[in-house]
Amino acid sequence: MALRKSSDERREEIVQAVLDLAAEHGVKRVTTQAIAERVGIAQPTVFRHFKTRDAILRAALEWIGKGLMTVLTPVLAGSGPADERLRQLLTRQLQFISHRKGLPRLLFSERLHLEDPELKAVVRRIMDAYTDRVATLLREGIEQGRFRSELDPEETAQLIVSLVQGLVMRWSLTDFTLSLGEQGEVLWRLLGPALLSHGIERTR
Amino acid sequence: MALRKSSDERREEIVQAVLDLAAEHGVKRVTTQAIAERVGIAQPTVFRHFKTRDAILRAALEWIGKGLMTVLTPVLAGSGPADERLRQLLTRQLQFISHRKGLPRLLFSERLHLEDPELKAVVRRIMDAYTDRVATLLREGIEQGRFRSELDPEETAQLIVSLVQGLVMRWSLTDFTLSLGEQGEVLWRLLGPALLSHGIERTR
DNA sequence: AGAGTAAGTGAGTGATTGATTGCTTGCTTT
DNA sequence: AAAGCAAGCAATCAATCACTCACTTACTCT
Repeated sequence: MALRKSSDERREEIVQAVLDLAAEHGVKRVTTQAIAERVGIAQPTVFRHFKTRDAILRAALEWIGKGLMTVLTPVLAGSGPADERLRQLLTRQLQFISHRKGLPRLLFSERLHLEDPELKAVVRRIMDAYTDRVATLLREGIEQGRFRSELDPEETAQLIVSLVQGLVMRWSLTDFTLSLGEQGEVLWRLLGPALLSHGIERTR
Repeated sequence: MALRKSSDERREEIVQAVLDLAAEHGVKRVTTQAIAERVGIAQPTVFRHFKTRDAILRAALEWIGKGLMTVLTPVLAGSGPADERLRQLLTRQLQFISHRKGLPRLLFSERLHLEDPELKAVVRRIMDAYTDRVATLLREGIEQGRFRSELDPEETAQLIVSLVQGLVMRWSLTDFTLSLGEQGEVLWRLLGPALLSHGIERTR
């Protein structure tokens, strides 16, 4: 009666179930039972495909990290004005996150930061990689003369990432009623004047 | 043998224990058993002083919220240049948080956002109150001609709060190795140019 | 001193949940 | 078609935890 699927397929289904469930109810309620029900298998069967629950969460995070980088690489590979590209980077990032509500739930779950050090490492790796990309963009912009030369690229990149993080956090806290897509423009209205060298955005 | 203390005293002790434990191990491990051990009473006794565990967490959050506002009111009540006061506000806020590691753990715990709606309301109330104060400061600064007149006070205040939140989040994620105190200045190096009307910070 | 009140406790309960085990069943390969 | 393997399941375990209960003990007030 029960359909047989390959472990690869099941793993994919399980990861998707985790993201959906996390978005709906938070990581805490992503029990192996809930996962099994969503996928349509018995609870113990979940452990056929992943050794532990944490391994499942890790896989979900990595799945998202990969997707994020895929979205961002084209922007980073471009060669236009750095300010335009940074703006695009932030917009796309927010857009990407905006239809993956499971991400903030995973990112901000304490099970993630406090229980499994390996999970924490995964998070940090993703964040550091992202910060690096932003810093590079900032450096390019400074060389192009479009960003203020006094800017410290690393320091500023960290702040920008923190800002995005804070926004995502707020979005998650307000049950996703905030439109994350629009926040891209809002964000730029503050960041533009802070970064641009010639007050381009300051004309009235 | 066991010392008797008034319920008020015990409640205070319990709240402090919660903050300490949360700072050390995260909210998830703040079990009633752990609280009891830290305070030096039996586990059931905890329920003499609070009806439920969530009530304990709520009390801890409110304790912090009260403390935060106490720290900030003097700055808000002042009448100097708004930019100076905003700078001070942010510095003091970060300073205050920097020796209350339990706060981010509570704020970012999902038990808090997802389980108990009342707890969530407490968080949101604190955040909204804070955002309001910042917006007011921004409005004053715009009237004083020190902040750019194009600024939308509410929108900008939300971004600033998000930025602080992101920083605190990062600080918590990196196991508090980041010096939150120093981040005040770093923060201002980005915010100054973004807010100030006359490019005061832009001289080379 | 004696009664009333409130803090304190040991023992236990029920609910949840991650993980294990022993067995069955379906797919693939030769 | 038979063997081998991987996916699937029912039943169950072991651990964790918030919370309850019946009872004791200390302080306070008259």
